[in-house]
Amino acid sequence: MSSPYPRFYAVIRRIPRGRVATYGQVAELAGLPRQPRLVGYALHALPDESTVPWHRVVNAKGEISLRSDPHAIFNPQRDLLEEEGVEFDARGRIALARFQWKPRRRPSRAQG
DNA sequence: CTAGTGACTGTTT
DNA sequence: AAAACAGCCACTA
Repeated sequence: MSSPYPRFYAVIRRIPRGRVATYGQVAELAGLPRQPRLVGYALHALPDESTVPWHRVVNAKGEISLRSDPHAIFNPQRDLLEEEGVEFDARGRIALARFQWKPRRRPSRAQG
């Protein structure tokens, strides 16, 4: 695929329950560092029937990024995360120090 | 082909 | 801490 979208989706699927990842993190894991915008663009193109846990992707500040549509602020992203155990600050931010997904070097044969 | 936009990020003020 | 700038690339007109 010329488009990196499927790559982003594959990475996002690796985000475990109760953890979150930043756009930049997803981009880097997908092999496209410096392209966090494309991740957001990819999520924008996600169909509703997609099983990609897009709600586990937040911005570098640990906040939920608002979409283009102002009436889309009522998205279930926060509720979905809270159900997984992710806590939000009074300012609506997530403590990335505690909830950011720390992927490991995909051990193919050894080391772990 | 050019120009504008965007679920972002890092550096500088 | 918040705001302003610049960088990056895919998509749309």
